[in-house]
Formats: sequence, structure tokens, C-alpha cells
Amino acid sequence: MSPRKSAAEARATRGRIIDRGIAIASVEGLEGLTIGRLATDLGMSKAGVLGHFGTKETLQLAVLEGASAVFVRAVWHPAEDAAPGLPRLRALCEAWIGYLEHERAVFPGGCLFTTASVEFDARGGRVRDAVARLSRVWRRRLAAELRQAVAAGELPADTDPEQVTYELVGCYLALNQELQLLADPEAPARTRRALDRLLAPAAADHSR
Amino acid sequence: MSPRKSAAEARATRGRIIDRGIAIASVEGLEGLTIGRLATDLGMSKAGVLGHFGTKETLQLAVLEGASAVFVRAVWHPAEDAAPGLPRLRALCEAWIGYLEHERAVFPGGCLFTTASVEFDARGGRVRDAVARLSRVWRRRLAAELRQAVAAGELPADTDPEQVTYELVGCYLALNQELQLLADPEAPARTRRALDRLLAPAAADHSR
DNA sequence: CCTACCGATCGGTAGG
DNA sequence: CCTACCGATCGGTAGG
Repeated sequence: MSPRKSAAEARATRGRIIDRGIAIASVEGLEGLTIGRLATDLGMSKAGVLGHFGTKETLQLAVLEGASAVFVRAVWHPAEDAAPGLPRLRALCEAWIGYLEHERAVFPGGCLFTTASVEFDARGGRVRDAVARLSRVWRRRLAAELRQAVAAGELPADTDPEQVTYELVGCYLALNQELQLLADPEAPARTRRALDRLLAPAAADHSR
Repeated sequence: MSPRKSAAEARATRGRIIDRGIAIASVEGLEGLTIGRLATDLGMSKAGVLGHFGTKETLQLAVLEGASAVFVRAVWHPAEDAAPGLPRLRALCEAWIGYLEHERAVFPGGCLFTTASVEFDARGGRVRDAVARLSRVWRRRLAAELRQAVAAGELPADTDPEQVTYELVGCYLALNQELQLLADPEAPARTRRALDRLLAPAAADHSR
């Protein structure tokens, strides 16, 4: 017997559903993502789409997980080769700008985490919990890298990692808004200027 | 004949619809705001609700306008008495924090403009245009006040008003996220620390 | 993976 | 402002 193709094919179909779901949810939100729309886009029946997930909530969680993988690939992986501390922080922040500016094919409506964060921030449920968890994980990553930069003497000793993390997140929320809502081409340059100040090396601290 | 009450009553009903609509849209978004939900909440029929607006889009625009009036009353009016320039900027920013932190009765799901901005940033149409316009008006207000503070020598002469406006907006987007999604009680304090740096008086520029 | 179907709800209209 | 209704679409199920 040749190996059954159905299991691998099912996995491939599931991947196609998730990729399309990410694109739709980026524009319409995770609630605006409907099973009927997915089925039409993919040339499938609604039951065929839903069969892979069972419920819409499970589909939403799978789409969120898929988007997380995209974020890791686009922002985290390119920075992994940089030295820990400030060099890696700068690499992460530059990749983060590129992710918001250029991943239009994957996220035509902008960063799905920003969309989902605002969409679910006043609700309960597993999707909201997953969004909050991903947000906390990313903030902890940034704070850990900031602590390492402080310990290495690359950032001023009185730097508050949580404070800088908060300001970094704010910069990227503003960048997403200027790119998506206001279509302002100067937004990436403004983000880089803000980063230059937030991540100014310790040696330059008293000179500005 | 006594003056007809119906016109005044109709206006009062319209106001009740908008107030309830703001609260619902703050949680569910302007698309998630449905005429049926509004009718149920207000003990009216769907046709009775829709009759005041004609279409859902007009209802959404009216709710947005109502939210704008709330924002002006909560953030702009309290700062009007402050002196132009840096004092008014600081008053605006402090009222802005209070607006996000305490207006839970009006906006149980957080700032409606943040919600609507993300919800419509990948769409076309009149609602998206209105959201973008309100966002631009507020940014211009902040930039004008910043220019005045620079001209008065209250902020360093090399301050870029658009740059600081961008960073201010980012701070408040991050504050909204930390309050709504992460329920972090330290968020207002972090915002104030960021403001102290962004709006540091010119005289203190070389001392930090 | 499909067809065929379910009750609920959507925005909106007719007519009063 | 109401009742009564429209076609479309929602998430989900039965049965294959």
C-alpha cells in the first residue's frame, strides 16, 4: 500500500484555510472572519472548512497561532543572529518596522495582533486570553533583551525595562495607525527617530 | 395649542440611542453595533431605532460624532482654562489619561476612536473617512499646542512637533491596551513618566 | 470533503 | 413610534 495521502492533504488544506483566515481577519477582525467567506474564497463548502476546527472559536485560535508564527518568522528569526542586548534589540525593532510596513500580502489590514487586541479587549473567552498571552510574551521578550543591554552597559544603568517596553509598544501601535489609517509615508522615519532616543547607548546619555 | 412635544421627544430619543450606541460600539465595535441590540437595550422596535437614522452607516456616523463630543468635553474643555503652550499641553495630557482610565461608564470597552481606528483602517467608506479625519484633527491640535510651547521657549527649540505628536499618540494607544487588554494598574504611572520626558521643559534639557 | 438543512439574526422596507 | 415582513447570511448539524 502506498502511504495514504488524505492525512497530508488534510493538513495542507488546514494550512490554506489558516493562511486565508489570517488575511481576512487582518481586514475584518477575528469576529468578522466568517466560515462562509472562507469557504467562498477557497472554493470549499462551509462544512468542509468547519470540519477542520469544529467551532468558530477554535478556528479563531488557530488563525491567531498562525499569525504568531508569521510574526516570529518575520521579526524574531531575522534578529536571532545579532548579538544579545542592544544589537539584537535594534535588529528586532528594525524587523518590526519592516513587518508592519511590508507584510501587506500576509496582513492586508495591518498587524492582526493589534486588530485582535482592540477587538477582544472588552470581552472574555479563550480568544481574548490568547491575545493577552501573546502580548505579554512579546513584552517579556523585549524587557528581557533590554535588561541584558543594561547589564552589559549598553544602555544607561537607570533604564527601566518595563518603561521602555511600554514606550516601544506605543511607538509600534502609532506606526500601525499611521500606516493603515492615515497612510503616512513618513511614519517609519518617525519610528526610527523615536527608537534612536529610546535605545540611545549609555555613552551618549549625557551628551543630549 | 401648546407647542408640540414630539420634536423635542424625538431629539431626546435620538440622544438616548446615541448614548447607548457609544457604549455598545465601545465594546463590540461600530460594525458589531447592531440595530436589533440597540432596540432590545432601549425597549424599542428596530424600525423605531432605524427611523432616526435611515441606514446603519448614518447611525455609525452619529455615534462617532457623539463620541467626539464626549472626548471634547472630557479632554479638551478641562484644559481650556490653562495657559496656552506647555501648561495647556500638560493639562490636556492629564485629562487624556483620566479619560482613558475613568470614562468606563461611557466607554466600557475603552476609547471608541482607538477601536474604530483599527476596525476601519483597512476599509473604505464614510465611516473610515470620519475616523481618519477626527484622528487628524486631534493630532493637529496637539502639534499646534506643541509649536506654541516651542515658540514660547517652554520646549527645546529643536523639538519636532509632528515627532512628539506621534510619540504622544503612541503613549496613549499603549495606555489603552494596558488598561483594557492587560488590566495593568501601573499603566497610568508609566504614561506620566513618558510624558515627563516628552514634555520636559527647555531649561531641563541639558541636565538629564 | 460534500449536500441539505436548522433556528437565529442581520439591515432594511411597507404600511400605518 | 409600531407590527409584520423581506432576502441574505450567520454558526452549526445530520448524514453520507
